[in-house]
Amino acid sequence: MNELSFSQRVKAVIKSIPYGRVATYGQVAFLAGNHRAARQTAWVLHSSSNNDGLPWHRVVNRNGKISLPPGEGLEEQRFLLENEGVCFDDDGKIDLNRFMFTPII
DNA sequence: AACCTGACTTCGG
DNA sequence: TCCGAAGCCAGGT
Repeated sequence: MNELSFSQRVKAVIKSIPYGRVATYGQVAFLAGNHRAARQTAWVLHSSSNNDGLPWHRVVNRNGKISLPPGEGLEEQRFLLENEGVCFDDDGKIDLNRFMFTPII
């Protein structure tokens, strides 16, 4: 009972990403229970009609880069992350070793 | 009602 | 080491 759907769990995981930290799609999927459901994570973010308070800007791809195309939110996401103290290098990449969300397992 | 697609990642050869 | 295919869930057409 009260078995949350995968997407619901994914949302919960994203909500658990702390301020100033980022997580990859695969990581979110892993924390949600399926390390191969990265695509689902992307779907949740793109599909969630209302952001539902999800820190969507804290989710990036495994390269530490923003997957959104320019003009579709890339600038906005980058701005939000920089506002939280996340640094980008010349390639627009985030140093995952410093900013990746690493929950205590 | 069925098929296809998507802010991706991982596994196998 | 590099390349191709599979995997996951839900929504849209």
